[in-house]
Amino acid sequence: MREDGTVNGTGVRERLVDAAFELFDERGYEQTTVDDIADRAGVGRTTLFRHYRSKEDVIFPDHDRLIADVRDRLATSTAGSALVAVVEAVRLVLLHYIEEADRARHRYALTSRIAVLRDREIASVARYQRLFREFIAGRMAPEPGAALRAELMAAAVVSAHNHVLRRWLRRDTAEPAAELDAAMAQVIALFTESAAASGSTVLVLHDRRDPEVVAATIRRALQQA
Amino acid sequence: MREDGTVNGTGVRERLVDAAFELFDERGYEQTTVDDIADRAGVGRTTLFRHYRSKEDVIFPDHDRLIADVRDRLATSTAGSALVAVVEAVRLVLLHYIEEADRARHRYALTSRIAVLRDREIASVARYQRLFREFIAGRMAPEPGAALRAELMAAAVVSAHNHVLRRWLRRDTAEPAAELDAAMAQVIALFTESAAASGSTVLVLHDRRDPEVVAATIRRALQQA
DNA sequence: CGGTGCGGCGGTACCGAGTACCATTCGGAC
DNA sequence: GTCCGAATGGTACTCGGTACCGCCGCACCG
Repeated sequence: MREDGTVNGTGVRERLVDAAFELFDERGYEQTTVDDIADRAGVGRTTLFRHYRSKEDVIFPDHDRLIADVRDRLATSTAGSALVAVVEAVRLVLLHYIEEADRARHRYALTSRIAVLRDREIASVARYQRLFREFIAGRMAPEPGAALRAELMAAAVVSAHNHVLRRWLRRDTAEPAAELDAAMAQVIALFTESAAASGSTVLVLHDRRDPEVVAATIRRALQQA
Repeated sequence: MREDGTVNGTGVRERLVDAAFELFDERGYEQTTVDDIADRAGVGRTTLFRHYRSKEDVIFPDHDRLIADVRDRLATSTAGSALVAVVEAVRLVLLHYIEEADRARHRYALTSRIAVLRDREIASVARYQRLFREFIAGRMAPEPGAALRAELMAAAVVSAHNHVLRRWLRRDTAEPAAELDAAMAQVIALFTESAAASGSTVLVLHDRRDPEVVAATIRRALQQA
């Protein structure tokens, strides 16, 4: 029917996302209406809102699924401490972004410019932080100060993750996974009593990577500490 | 002209805020339109948007001013370390909430229930965190890992503050200022090398309170650690 | 006293996001 | 062929937010 309509093999959701990114680049976010996006995708306005809850949602598709994945990972974690479990779980988030590198960078360019989108991103991050906080608090003895400690741990993990993620998005690093490990080692050291005393800490995450890579990671962590 | 119009001595802005809180309680946030608020305040719809940028803004009036105050405090800080300067500055935020206790608790009840308002609150918090992060990073030597360290410090200060603030809003504590000091001591200890080594840290903020109160605060901090 | 500029206000019209509802179409099951 | 259901499209509506215009009161000035 339409020149770029259902004849094209790509799915409706994909076409909508493509159209949105294109138009936001061409005219800017505010100047693009929902009808514009739907038109370029070759679908009706109603269909857009069936697939995405809002105009912003077209660019932030995966947060719900991702947060569910993270929650599952936490639920099935075998890590000894809650903090380590969270550290392992947050890896999923970074890896997810890396998988869709182009989209992620494209989105980052938009969230850097447009306040509404930045706020949206921040709200999503807060959901991870809340999930982590509750998980950690749930695994701690209910002594006074435990709640604060859980809160600090969750905030540290999320901040460190975002720090590495942004560095990778800005192409300040080519080895985001290794840097994440280094950052997380720093976070864990923060909350490990003996860390500062002995000067350094080595901890092994449950991971199936090449031992050489792990070793390099540890070396970097110690250098940065 | 109107029965509750300019005859009443209270200013337009105050009446709008009162009307908004009332209506949000009576009908809920979504069910209240800006016309409803303007009507109850006895002003036109246009006037509402002249005084507040949006419907949400009617309930979040002071963030711009507060963040400016915090920025000023940081700019004129004489604290030795950047972290301590931030710790002192964040005190302003807590004190501001305490000054408008009723409004703050009312707002907290709303932000707890309504997602849009919670997201708005979170976005505001992120602005403080960003301000702190940039301040700390700006005062640190540009060695590798410094940026991450600044990020972690800012996140810790903001999280600890929010933790105490929420406890006070929920009436879980009657001495929020003392608890803030305890929490901040814990934060500073986190980032102080010798802290974990010696087992505890004592640091004195520039403050003019009764030494007895300070001593009690320290005692609590050590018990919670 | 009258003119004049100005700031605060109200009203109207408009745009665009998001919702509700209904009609259509297409494809598969029987 | 027929029926059913899922996906789609269109229309109309609500509401937040913006732009614009006209009104009124008030101070200042001749």
